[in-house]
Amino acid sequence: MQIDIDVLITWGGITKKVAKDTTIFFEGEEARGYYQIVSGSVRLCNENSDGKEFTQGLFFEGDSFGEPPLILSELYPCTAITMTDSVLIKLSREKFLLLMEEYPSIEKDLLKLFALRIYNKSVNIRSMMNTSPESRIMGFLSQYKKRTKGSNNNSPILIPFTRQQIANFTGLRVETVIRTLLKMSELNKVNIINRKLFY
Amino acid sequence: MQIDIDVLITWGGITKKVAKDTTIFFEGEEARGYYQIVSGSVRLCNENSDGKEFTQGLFFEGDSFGEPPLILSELYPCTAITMTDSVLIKLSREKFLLLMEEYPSIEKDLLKLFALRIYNKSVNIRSMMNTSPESRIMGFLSQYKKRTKGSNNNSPILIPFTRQQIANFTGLRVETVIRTLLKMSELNKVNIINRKLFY
DNA sequence: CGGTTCCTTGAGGATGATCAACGAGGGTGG
DNA sequence: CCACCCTCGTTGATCATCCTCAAGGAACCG
Repeated sequence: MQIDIDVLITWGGITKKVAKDTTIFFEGEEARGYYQIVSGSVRLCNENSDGKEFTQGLFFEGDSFGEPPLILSELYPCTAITMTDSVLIKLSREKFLLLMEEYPSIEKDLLKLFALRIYNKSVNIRSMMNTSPESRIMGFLSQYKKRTKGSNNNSPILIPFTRQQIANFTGLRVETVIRTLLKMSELNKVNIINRKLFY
Repeated sequence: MQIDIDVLITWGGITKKVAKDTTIFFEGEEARGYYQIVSGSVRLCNENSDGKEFTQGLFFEGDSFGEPPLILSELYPCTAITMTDSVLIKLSREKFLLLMEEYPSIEKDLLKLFALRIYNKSVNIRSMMNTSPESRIMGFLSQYKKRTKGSNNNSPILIPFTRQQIANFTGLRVETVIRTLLKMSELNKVNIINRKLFY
């Protein structure tokens, strides 16, 4: 989404600097407010029983996150953690609901945003479920590139994630990610220069 | 969701009887209209390159489906197929958008529906990604039961799906589903009576 | 009955996970 | 400037598990 920051502040939104790897909310907590990223990045994730982490979604500058439980008055199904030093703006649940009443266009935007999330999830779940490690990774890479560069830019971009982060997102193990990326670079599907990954 | 059927008809919705296993729309087609199930059931699915099917979602009486691409003016990411003889009601894109303008409450409902879909997807993706066959199947069963019976009913219900359908939904193979269900029934996590599955 | 669909079982193979090291690079403090 | 540490990347060997392939059995329906 992206509500204008001035509007958020006018309505009582509070900005906050947050260090890397800070937890914003925990899985199982009640949804307390609307969060939007002024700068930085956030991941939503679950911790598996065996301590392995699975990343459900990535969010960057301008993105909001954690709205569905807020609207449903549900508990958060994920934990939110900053991936870099970030500045977030938070608006309390009550104020957010008032704001939506006041500006129906926000509701419309949110509807489109949700539609897009469902749509993207559907596209991605396809590459993630039960298919080869390669197509899982490709799904992740193309999704990231699409979001970053817009739809059709063919020049490779640097993928700013560690192998471990890619593993967490694809549900694979680090070693598998490494070996698969190696194969993919041999086939020129990705480039690896100095251990940096380009796609 | 669930828009009142009389309202849909008043606005130009057309009901249609459809036999089992009929394709309502194909993956890659433009979204042409709003669909709601009067009776029967529908699945959204993808066909893998190797001919294997993956089921993305199940929809039953009263449910609408395929709205996100409609709102985004996108192509359908899935194919929709009836799972039983069904009666569907369809409203053209233009009329649906007009209807939404006229009744803001529909927009609100849709927003909540989308929020719920995202929320449920998030809960489920957790049990589906990279975990054991058992937890995948459990995820499927509990989701189905929750939708059918409401939240907390402990009495087992008949699961009206074939092993193959469960396999398509969980991304497993039929044989794995069968063997896993057998193990689960030995542990009393499910009941199998006369090849019928209860949970 | 005969056909169709679904369920079941067994054997074998492929592949990703696991475990255990080690290497490379970047930052920090002495 | 060097030694150390810490994170991240990499490699190899072994293992567990799910998929694959093949065959047959049970239930249902005309």
